Amino acid sequence: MGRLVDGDGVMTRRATIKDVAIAAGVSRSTASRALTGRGYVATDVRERVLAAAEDLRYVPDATARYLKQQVSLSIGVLVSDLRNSFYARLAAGVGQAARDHGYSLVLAEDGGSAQAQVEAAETFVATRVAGVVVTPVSADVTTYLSRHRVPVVEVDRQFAAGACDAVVVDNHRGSREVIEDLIGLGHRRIALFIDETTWTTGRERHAGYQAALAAAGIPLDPDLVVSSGWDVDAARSAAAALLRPDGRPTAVFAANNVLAEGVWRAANDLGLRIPDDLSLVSFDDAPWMSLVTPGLTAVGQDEAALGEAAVLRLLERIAAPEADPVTVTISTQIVHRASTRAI
Amino acid sequence: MGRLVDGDGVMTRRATIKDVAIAAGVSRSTASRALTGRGYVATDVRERVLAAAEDLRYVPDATARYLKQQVSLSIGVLVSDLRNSFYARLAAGVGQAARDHGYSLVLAEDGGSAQAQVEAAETFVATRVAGVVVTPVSADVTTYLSRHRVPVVEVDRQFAAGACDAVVVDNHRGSREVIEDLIGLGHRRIALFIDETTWTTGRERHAGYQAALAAAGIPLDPDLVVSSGWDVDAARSAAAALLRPDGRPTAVFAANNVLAEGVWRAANDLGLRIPDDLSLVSFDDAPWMSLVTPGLTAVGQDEAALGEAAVLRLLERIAAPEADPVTVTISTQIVHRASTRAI
DNA sequence: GGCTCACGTGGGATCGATCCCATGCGGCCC
DNA sequence: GGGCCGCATGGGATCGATCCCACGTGAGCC
Repeated sequence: MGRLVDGDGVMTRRATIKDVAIAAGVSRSTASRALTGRGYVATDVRERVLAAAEDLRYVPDATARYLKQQVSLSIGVLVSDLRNSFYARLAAGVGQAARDHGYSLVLAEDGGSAQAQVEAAETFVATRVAGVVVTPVSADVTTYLSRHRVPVVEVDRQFAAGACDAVVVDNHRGSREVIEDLIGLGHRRIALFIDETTWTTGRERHAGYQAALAAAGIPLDPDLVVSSGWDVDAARSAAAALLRPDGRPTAVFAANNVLAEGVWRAANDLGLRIPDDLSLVSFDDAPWMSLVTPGLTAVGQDEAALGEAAVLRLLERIAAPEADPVTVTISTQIVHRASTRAI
Repeated sequence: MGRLVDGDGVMTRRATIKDVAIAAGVSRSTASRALTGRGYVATDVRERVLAAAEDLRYVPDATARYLKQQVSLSIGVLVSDLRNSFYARLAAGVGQAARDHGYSLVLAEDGGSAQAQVEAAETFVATRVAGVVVTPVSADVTTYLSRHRVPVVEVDRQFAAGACDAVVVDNHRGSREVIEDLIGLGHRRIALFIDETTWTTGRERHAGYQAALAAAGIPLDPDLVVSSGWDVDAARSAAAALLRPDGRPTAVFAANNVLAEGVWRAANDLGLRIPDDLSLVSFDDAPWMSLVTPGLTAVGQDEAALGEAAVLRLLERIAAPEADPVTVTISTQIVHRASTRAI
């Protein structure tokens, strides 16, 4: 038990609860009760302990507490790529809600790899996070975490529907509505530009697109459903092919912000004017869409609300581990700008 | 010691190293040596232990390890706002480098508040992070963390220059060069739009601006240095005032991406054409700047490189706690687009 | 007076992994 | 043959906070 602070105010050793107890002239148990507020402590003793803690700049060692309590006060967040504004804003939303409830954030990115997701999940298990919020890329993460009894909430898309809580948006409806708008403007040749249709997001956005066309009696043209890789460059070249003069659609619906960026760049590359030569709408309202001219009409998702709902769901799951899984649906909001025009 | 796994493969209790040791028929010490790779273990014994661990789905409890070792394998990251692409990309860069070195990320946002920074720092101390990467908003965080002997690296701006490691860009030079370009195009009335000049970033960008003008023999016009609040709306209205017809500058240099967005929106609001009516350049090349027409000329910062350098610096600091502080400077790259024009 | 009960405090076990130290064994060298 | 050293293993203390339990005191009640 040496000195705790050197001449410059730098601590040579961290104060432990034992130091606080000694300084306050009580036992460790009493100091613990005073600091945590659980159990009986006389008022004057509590104050003496708190003063001693303050004085020694005592910061409780969370690792010791977590070890004893078998759970930490942090939430694991696993997203694909923080450079994508959707994930960044989602993470910000989760972080805000987590902080509001006294949790800190352990953040990991997977770059879209299922393998990386499981590795991140292993870290979560090891650090005993209280729960995990994940945008899954396969069922593996959820399976892994569930096996280890770690509460999970899937956000944005679902791979373990029915077996795991989830927070999603109404993809089908958002998609259908934005296509209905295009149809209302007289469009008949509407392309869907999409990266995959196996995840719930892609599948439902695809289905919403089909439903809108079907309801209007417009036959589906398979050539107008174009798939692309997941990054901007792939989207840009796939879009360039889609926009070649022969058989060009009059409108394009990009199923997410990355694809929209690809279409936008390809249209610029080809000298196509939006909306004069082409109407363009997007699922997911990225920040750039309100900065370009014309602004893009998009199906906006409230990422902060998604993140907050995910944390709330997680906390309820933690409180009631055996309750039935719940899927929360957040509504979308179509943001009308100037990238569409009547035909 | 009950069963570890129930009928569905869900673990009823987590396997501990003791379970692994018993399953492999060795002591906890030997199991620990086999699993960590530190100390002597016979080859066949090691394999038996690893097999047992695999079999029991053993995941070492990091909280126990951290408690014993008095330090965790995670790095704290503290930024202002993930919704700002600069911070998101910086965090992504830090995360990538951290992962590459076996560290996980504890992420916190402060919304620009010094108070929130200290609170986040307290969490970092409590969880015994190995070190912290921070974009400081005052000297408080660094002071607090240093007192508690937590290694810190300041990124983007410095508040504890000389007392703390830092990774920054050459703000003065980036700023000067982009202004020189404007001067080369014939501009004389160049406004600087800036939020603050007390942080190193603002101060140096301001100084670079002044240096370029001085070198060209252009007198400083204090009316052309306009300050604004830190959010887009504040920037937008301040920019609107700056761009009123009487005495309007021919070019504006926005000192960061948020300010650039404010100017961009204000120019649109006022019907000003860029670059015909106004040249605009920015410090910090945000993603939207390559999507708008005309594209914005900007001083680009490599956020991934900043993040990686910060992690490397942190790891060296951890390895040599008493070494002299080092400031690493990352170079900037002017990205020329079409938002400027000769006058 | 003896009983219960609320309040208040301290001792000691506990969480799970690490690591120091003691011990044992076999080979090798002088 | 004795001593030394490398290899290999296990026992037990340790990290810091929590929390169960035992114990003590004094008030209130029959």
